[in-house]
Amino acid sequence: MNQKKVTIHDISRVLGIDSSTVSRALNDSDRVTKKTKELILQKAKELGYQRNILASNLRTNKTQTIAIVLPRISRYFFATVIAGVEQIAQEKGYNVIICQSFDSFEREKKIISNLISNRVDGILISISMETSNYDHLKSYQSFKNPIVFFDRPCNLENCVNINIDNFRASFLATEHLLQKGCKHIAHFSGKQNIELYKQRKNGYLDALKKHQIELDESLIFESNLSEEDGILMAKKILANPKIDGLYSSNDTAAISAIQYLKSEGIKIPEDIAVVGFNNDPIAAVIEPSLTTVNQPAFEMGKKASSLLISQIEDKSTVNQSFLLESELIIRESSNKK
Amino acid sequence: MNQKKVTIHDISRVLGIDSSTVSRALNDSDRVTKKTKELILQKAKELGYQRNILASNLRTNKTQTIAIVLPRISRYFFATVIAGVEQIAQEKGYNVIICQSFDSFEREKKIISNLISNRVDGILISISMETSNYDHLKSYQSFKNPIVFFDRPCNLENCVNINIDNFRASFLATEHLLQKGCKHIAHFSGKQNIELYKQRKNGYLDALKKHQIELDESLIFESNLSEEDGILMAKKILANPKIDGLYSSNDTAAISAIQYLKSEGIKIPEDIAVVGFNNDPIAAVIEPSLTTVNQPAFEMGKKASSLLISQIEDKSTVNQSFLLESELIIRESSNKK
DNA sequence: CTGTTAGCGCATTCAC
DNA sequence: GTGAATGCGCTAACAG
Repeated sequence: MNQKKVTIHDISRVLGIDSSTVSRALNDSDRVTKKTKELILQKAKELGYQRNILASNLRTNKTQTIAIVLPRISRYFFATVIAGVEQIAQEKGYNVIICQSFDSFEREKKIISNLISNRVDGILISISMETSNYDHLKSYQSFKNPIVFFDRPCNLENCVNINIDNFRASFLATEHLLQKGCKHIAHFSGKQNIELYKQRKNGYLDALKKHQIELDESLIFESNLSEEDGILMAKKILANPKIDGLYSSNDTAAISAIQYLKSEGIKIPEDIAVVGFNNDPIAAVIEPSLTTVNQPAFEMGKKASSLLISQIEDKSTVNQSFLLESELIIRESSNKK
Repeated sequence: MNQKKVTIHDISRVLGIDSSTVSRALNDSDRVTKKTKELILQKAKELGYQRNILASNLRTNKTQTIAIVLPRISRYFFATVIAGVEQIAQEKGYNVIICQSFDSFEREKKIISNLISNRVDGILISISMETSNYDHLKSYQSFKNPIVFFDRPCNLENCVNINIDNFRASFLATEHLLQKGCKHIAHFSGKQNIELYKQRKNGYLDALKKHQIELDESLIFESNLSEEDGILMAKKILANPKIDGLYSSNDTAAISAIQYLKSEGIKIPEDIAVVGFNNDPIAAVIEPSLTTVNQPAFEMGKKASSLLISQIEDKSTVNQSFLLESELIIRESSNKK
């Protein structure tokens, strides 16, 4: 096994053509004769030439790499976004670095600082729940590199935002429950300092208002929407027999709540109809009748990366926001027994 | 916001000290006086110097980066391994690149080729299900860079393997069911060309043999262990009323099978006791009584990366295998109603 | 269209 | 212990 290190100079020497021409040919420049280009490419292949990206990076001060920073990859939604990002990135010849903040501001700052050191050409980010100061992102921007926010909105200047229309999705989800005849719909809400959860709560409130249902504050439960929270909230639901519907702002809490309710003899959806924000296929396994708000995660990833890359390539930075529609998936109850 | 580009030469000029000394000081070389070192570090901080990693990489032909290649990050097991890898890597000053093969050999080959181009210093890999040819990995090895296999064994030369003791874990899992009184234990098995699934099946077989239970081939179901497979196999279990136990070689199939069985009125674990290979916390939510083989994913990630990094740093490549113990988690049934 | 020249920023010989 | 000199491999400006 030979430790290859064929350089453009090797090709240059063998062919008697200057290395700069070799470089141009290898970069498919149009300032090289088709003939010599073919000659060079042929010889390059023959010698097993592989471009030294490190040298190229240093020279151009670009890395052909973008980073995606998000809370955690184990969540199906984020994993799917990543798949979309990678597809576009690969098509356009970019590498993708995946970074997990675990919703910690400190980790997020370290990550950004590391991405600056490593000269990534652009960043896609879903900011951590703790993030309210954007100096680390501004310092990345000072290198004239673009940032695209996805999933979690952020109003930093000169950035693109890509989100789903949380308000509308929540409105339709709640309206669906109302149309099924629910009169007392509980809402699992996230912390209201997070813009996204605020939007979702607003959609819920607006649907009630439109259908002239009086708001009952005691039906709104605010938490971190963890599995434990789901069980705690399920107990509160059991304590209030009026409740006949549940709209959960996130699937994790909804799933564990459903499990708990079922173990207590509650029938889903007959006794309590549930709609949850969701992308994880596991939900359909747990409760086949569950109606879910399906977020276009893959599309979001594709959109986000293609916008980021086009910004990298024409250095245009503008404030722009995109709202993607989500889809309400209504499954027929399949527990026929 | 200033586009920083302070170099060692800037520091050199301001201080009247040669740039090579500055470089040495910045690398904490012991061939420079403590005094001048302090002076330089102080001035570096003052000027906001940040090492240009691109240049450093080119010069040293190292990147301080390792890659982890695995089928998919959305599986909880792999996500947890990654967390372990990242912890060690961060401690030792390495970056981690995460790559998903989606169990495709073609994608895996492209990934390795890309990692070669990007000069990563070492690779951690759980090979794709389709991989049976190792030329791509050999070509990575030809650059004298180490490879560590985790989770899925591979007998490539000069490599380290880190796996859990699948045979023993399966043996204990099956024995647990036997001790609970099961007489007819079904086994969800993976494809037998995968070493890992072979080992798990062997553990099942050996436990039966030890307890003098006659092997019934019709109780062994071989599949890809997907959700759909789980439901198909659950139907087969229903068709065979003798079955009173199930040992599943992987959690995905077990979870959907349990769901289906429960929807058909089967009680878990009273009618059929189940043990599944598992790390995903969702399983406990779905079936709180489920006994699971808990793989030490985080430990595996830490072990794998620390071995890889030590190989990178002392260039020692030896054949070594490590077996980690897994833990059988027996939960008391909590559906008391 | 091709060759000449000149670095990108750093780390590492070799002198002293 | 420090400075001077060199080049990692590639690309880009400038000629011609």
